[in-house]
Amino acid sequence: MQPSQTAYVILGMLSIHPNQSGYHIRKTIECTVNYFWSESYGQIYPTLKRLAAQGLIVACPSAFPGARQRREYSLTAAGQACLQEWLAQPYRDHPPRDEFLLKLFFGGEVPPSVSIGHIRDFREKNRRLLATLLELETLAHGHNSQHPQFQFWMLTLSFGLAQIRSALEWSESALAMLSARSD
Amino acid sequence: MQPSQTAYVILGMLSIHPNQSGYHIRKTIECTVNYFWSESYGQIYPTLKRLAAQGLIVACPSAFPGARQRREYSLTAAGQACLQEWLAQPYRDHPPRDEFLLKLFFGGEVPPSVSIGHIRDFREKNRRLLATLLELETLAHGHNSQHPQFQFWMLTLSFGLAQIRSALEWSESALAMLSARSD
DNA sequence: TGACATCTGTATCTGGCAGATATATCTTGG
DNA sequence: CCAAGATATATCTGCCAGATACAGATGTCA
Repeated sequence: MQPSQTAYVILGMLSIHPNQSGYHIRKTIECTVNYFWSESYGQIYPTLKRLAAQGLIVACPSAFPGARQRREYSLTAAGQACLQEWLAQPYRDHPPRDEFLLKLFFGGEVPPSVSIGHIRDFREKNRRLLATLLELETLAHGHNSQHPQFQFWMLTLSFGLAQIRSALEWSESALAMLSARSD
Repeated sequence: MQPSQTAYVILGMLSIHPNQSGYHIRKTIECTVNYFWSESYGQIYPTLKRLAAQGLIVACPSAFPGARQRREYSLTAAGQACLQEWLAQPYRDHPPRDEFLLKLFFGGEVPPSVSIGHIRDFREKNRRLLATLLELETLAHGHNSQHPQFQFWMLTLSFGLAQIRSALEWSESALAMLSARSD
């Protein structure tokens, strides 16, 4: 039985920061790759147990004896090898399900104002996401620019920024088109 | 129990083309919204039964008596109302899981050539997708430009095209950056 | 005519996964 | 000193993709 996608994110995150608990791993995911990846506790905890059973990670007892119950995990050599093997394999992409585009596609079934509302909503969400990513960019430059993975983080970030800016431009033209039609 | 996302795509597709079988619905999805939505038979067939049981669609006996076993479905008034109600509600977006970006994010764990390979692969896939969408655009203009939903199909298509072009531009700059580093 | 492939069509099963929920402890601020 | 929020682990439900199975229809090449 080979690891799930969740397993590889966990291995990857532990390769960057060792000694993370399940809770901590999720937080790390949230504030780094959240714009293209997310994980739920319902996936993380069972996967941590399985990875530990397979010897790809080890649970270290908490460094602070008085601290609350917590299991901190780190990569083993086997875990790192497993991660690297996965990284070298071609990625699989399946088209994401985009509910926004789907509702827009069926826009002829409802008054134009409905679709206009969705696009405004979309534009607003993208503006907020743009602000978040720009903030993330600033933070990353300040804290992590020495980290060996830094250039790769910047690559994914610049991809996100490009997609968002393209989405924002499209929003404007789409709104212009629908507004002209509904006059 | 409220309908799943699959249910709404089915309702929407039946609102465009009535009298479709489960097989036909999937084909329609494949050659129209495939770049942002997909469905599997494992979802479609059970959902069709449930929608029929709820009275949102009806199974018509096949128009051709001698034809092979097939159930063709059409929207009921309740089904159309259900679709319209869903369309009017705000869309929910959850960030897609993008395995390509994830592998790129962890690129520091493997030689640069691995990431360069992934980006070339990504560029190639986007080029092919661009060609497919341009072809779709031509076909749509020829066949369906009179259809009332046409402008909405063009909106989703132009969004896809914008995203792909932005992705292709990013690919070039990313390859340039990584190549410069690995020299 | 016969063999083989491909398309049409319906159906089920497994396991990945999100989101909700439950529970308990620690920390911080009012 | 108490309430709210953060930390931390765990489980359950139901959606969903992908694989697999089965079978009738159609086409095609020899």
